[in-house]
Amino acid sequence: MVMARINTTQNDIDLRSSCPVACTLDLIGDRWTLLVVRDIFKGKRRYNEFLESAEHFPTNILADRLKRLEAAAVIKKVLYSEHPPRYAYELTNKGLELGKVVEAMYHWGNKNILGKS
Amino acid sequence: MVMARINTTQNDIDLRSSCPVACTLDLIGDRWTLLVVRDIFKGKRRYNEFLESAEHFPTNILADRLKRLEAAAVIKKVLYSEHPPRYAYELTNKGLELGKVVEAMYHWGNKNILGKS
DNA sequence: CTGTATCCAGCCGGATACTG
DNA sequence: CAGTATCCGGCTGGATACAG
Repeated sequence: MVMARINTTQNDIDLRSSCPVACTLDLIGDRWTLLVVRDIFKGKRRYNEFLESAEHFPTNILADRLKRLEAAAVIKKVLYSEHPPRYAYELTNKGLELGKVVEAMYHWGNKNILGKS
Repeated sequence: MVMARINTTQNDIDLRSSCPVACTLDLIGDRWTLLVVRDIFKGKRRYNEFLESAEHFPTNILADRLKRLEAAAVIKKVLYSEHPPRYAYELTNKGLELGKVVEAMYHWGNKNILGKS
C-alpha cells in the first residue's frame, strides 16, 4: 500500500505511512544509501572516491543511490570542471541535517557493536 | 567481503567494515527493523500489536526481524504469562540506546519529508 | 494469539564488461 | 575518470495457509 510519494522528477519514492520514521526508512532504509552521505561528510566528493570506500560499493548500486539521493534533494551535483564535464556531489541542507542520523548511528555502532568508548 | 561477525547463538550477522556506521547499517539497515524498535518505544509489546502497525508487517518478516534483534541483544523476550506461554518483547539497554537513532529519523522525516515543524 | 511454512515475483547485490 | 549495461543467484517482501 502506498500512502504518499516523494515528488521527484525521475525517481518516485513510495511512502508506506505517515510515520516520519517509516518515511525516512523508505528513503534511506537500506545498507548503502547512508554510506554515501557518510562519505560526503568525510570529505569525499567524486564518484571514484566513493568507489574506493572500505565497503566497496558495487558501481551500479552507487550510481543508483546517487540518483535517488539527488532526486530526493539530499545531495546535488555541482559542476567543477568542464572539458570533460566533471561533477562533485554535495549535501543540500536536507542532506546536512541527515548528519544527526549518521552521528547517532556512529555512536551507537561504536559502543554497541565495536565495543569502543 | 566480511570484516567481522556479530557473535550470536543462531543468527550471525556479517559486518562489511570497521566503520561504526556501516556496522550499524549491517544490523538495522533495512526498511523494517527499526520499525519494530519504534513500536516498542510506542508501548507495543506483543506480536499481534506489531502486526497491527500502519505499515503492515508481513508476518514472516516480523518474525525474522524479532529473531535478528533478539540475537543481536537489542530486544529480549520476557515471559509474562504461562498456560499458554506468552512473551513480551522488551528493549535491552542496547535497544534503548537506539532511541537516539529513531529520534533523529523522526525529526528528519517530519521536517524533510512530511514538511512539518 | 503467536508464530511457522510455503510459494513466488521481483528487486538487490555482486561481478564484470563496456563507453565517452 | 565517471559512469552505463548486463547478467544472474539469492534474498526480501508480500500473500496466504497452517499449527500449537
